[in-house]
Amino acid sequence: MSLGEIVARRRQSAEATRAQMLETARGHFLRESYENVGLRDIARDVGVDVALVSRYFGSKADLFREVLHGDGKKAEKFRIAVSAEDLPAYLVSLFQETDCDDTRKHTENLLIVLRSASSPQAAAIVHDAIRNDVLEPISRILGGGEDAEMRAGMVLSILLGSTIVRSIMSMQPACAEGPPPEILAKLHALFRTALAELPAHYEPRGAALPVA
Amino acid sequence: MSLGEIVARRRQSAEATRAQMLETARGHFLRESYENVGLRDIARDVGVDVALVSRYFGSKADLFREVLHGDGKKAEKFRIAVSAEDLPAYLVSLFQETDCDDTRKHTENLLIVLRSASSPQAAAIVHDAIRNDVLEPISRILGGGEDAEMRAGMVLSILLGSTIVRSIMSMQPACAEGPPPEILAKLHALFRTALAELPAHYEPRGAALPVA
DNA sequence: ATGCCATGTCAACAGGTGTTGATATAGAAA
DNA sequence: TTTCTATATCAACACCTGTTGACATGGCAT
Repeated sequence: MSLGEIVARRRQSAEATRAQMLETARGHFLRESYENVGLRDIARDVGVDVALVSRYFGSKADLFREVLHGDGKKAEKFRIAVSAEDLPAYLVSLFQETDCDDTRKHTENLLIVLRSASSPQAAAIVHDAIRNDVLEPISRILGGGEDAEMRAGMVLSILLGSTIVRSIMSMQPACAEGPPPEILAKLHALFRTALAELPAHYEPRGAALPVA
Repeated sequence: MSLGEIVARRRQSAEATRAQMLETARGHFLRESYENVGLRDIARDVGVDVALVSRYFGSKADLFREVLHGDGKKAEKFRIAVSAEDLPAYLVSLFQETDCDDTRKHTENLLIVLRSASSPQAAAIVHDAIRNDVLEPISRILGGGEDAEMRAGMVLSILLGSTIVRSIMSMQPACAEGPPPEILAKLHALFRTALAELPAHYEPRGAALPVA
């Protein structure tokens, strides 16, 4: 179909092609890290010259930023609107297939951010996105404070880690339509643990044995 | 000191320079993803021409493989030698600064693998490394079986996620000498949850509210 | 039909990458 | 000292990247 679009490409509104580019770019950043997504790849998929991408978005970084944040006028702040009590269930729901566009987009953004987390060129953008869209909202739900920030960080860890293991390495077999219920249950338990109040003190039960 | 090495560079045994390159490369792959580490960067730090790196290691992929797996003759299999009961404590210990070279190397390998997890050129190598060095050992300790594999995957998720949040985004402030005890306690709890037997069934407590 | 402007193409740039073959040179062996 | 080999350098390769300015061209307004 993208091939069909290439062949059938005619003049159309600039806004339409721009939107097409944005969506295509989104798909690419979803699967490859920042530096591994080439403007030429995007252009080819849309059926357009490379130069047009640079022309419409200014720079690659700007394109990436717009993929994540939206245009700016839309101001897509993913405000999580759940109580602290419902938070674990909400977080688990991020892993389930959904027909809700907002939720899916939220999950996708997480994956995009993750994929480019160690890209020096995209580091600043990614850093901000995580802080604003994940860490702060969760921390606020938890009531703020240093402790809340730490627990939010733990949630983020599980979120990122699971997404890596699930998608970057495609290790859970046959989870085309979302993870099986055992995994969802595990995730729920993990989120509850991460969000729980701190235990008194850490005392390692067994001695930490070195590797052999 | 690396500058000093550059200036003072004299002829020395090939094995020594090779080892120096390997260590320098390790340091780079520890901080940047596969494609963002340039052979020229490594060569410059060692105080040597780029060509020598290619000459000694064959290709960049081979160099990366050797950084992870060792030479092959050394066969650095990180066999975890703890009981299932001590596993959480052991996993937590990976996050603490240690004087044990093996343990630290294990942690470093994890970070390296993580950094290049979404690099298409390194994907195969990374995939194998995780499977052999993390997933399989843990799964075996847990007694094997599909369930064990899933729980091992959860542990991996926490491991990767925490390492990301801790190091790629340097979000826990002032943790130069390992994370504070609260975080260690949290991690311990998380690992115990991840490793625990499955609960009966997943029933979300609260409805999964969409974002606003 | 005639301009004209939005839409898109083309060619080239400057900079970067890993890799290779020919070449230099230091230091040990003769 | 001369010879020779391990060690390292040099120059260049072919390829890829994002970005830019000049150019083409379809379609609408006049």
